[in-house]
Amino acid sequence: MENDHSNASVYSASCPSRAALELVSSKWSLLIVPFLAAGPARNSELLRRIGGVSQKMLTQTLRELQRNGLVERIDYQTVPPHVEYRLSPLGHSLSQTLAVVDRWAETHHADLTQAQQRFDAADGHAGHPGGK
Amino acid sequence: MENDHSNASVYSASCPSRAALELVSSKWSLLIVPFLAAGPARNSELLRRIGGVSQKMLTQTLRELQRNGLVERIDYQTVPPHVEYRLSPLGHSLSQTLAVVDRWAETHHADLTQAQQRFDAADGHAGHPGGK
DNA sequence: CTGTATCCGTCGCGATACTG
DNA sequence: CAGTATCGCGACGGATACAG
Repeated sequence: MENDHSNASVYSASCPSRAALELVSSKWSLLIVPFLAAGPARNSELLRRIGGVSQKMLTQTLRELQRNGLVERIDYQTVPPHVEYRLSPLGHSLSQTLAVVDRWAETHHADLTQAQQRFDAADGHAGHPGGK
Repeated sequence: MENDHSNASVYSASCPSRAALELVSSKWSLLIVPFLAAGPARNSELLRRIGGVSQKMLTQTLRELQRNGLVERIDYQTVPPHVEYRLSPLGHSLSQTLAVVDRWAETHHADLTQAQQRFDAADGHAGHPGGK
């Protein structure tokens, strides 16, 4: 049965796991989900702590995460408004995975930068010369 | 010193680790790098095995990975051409991390789909009704 | 404070054609 | 086989203004 995705593979373009992968690995999910692992947070706090995110992208990403059952939105129905976002159990399992990716980037970014410099220096005629 | 990134944080938009994170978590890197963990592969094989990738994106991603020291390109200088791509040691360390993300997606994609259906059903007036 | 709506430029990326 | 070059559209996402 071609619709049995019990043996899902991200290498198949049509497999639903591919869509899941893209949601989960989107630029802001990669930061928001691990951040929420430390505890619930409000919109304004996320806006401040997730460097570079715009209100639009923050809301858009949170909505998508909520829609997929990774984040829960708690509205305290007060005025002024007070809304909190927190990870669901599924979200927590994901955050552990994504946090590893974040830490890999933080640990090895210097290696990448070094490699870039060597690569760009090796052929000054082609590719992306860092400088103008 | 504000240029000391020894305590790198992806949460800072200006930290180099952010750029590293985005390279490493790009749509095709997430598939190519773990795929290469199984062994070196040729251009045509990657094109066949990585579902949905175009020649353009494949080359572009491989170049960027090579530039950052994650992938090595071996040209056998034969005719017809024979080129292999393989992971560097740094690339291998990354592949282990990314493979976990891939497997998370494969394992939990059904949960996400279920959550979507519940979410979309819960408010038929707003949001993204799946069907047109 | 927590969003939503609209405008609009950038560029990611597929399609296609050509090369060694 | 393994790419490169070019065109063109569609979306991604920032800026701004408005709302409960």
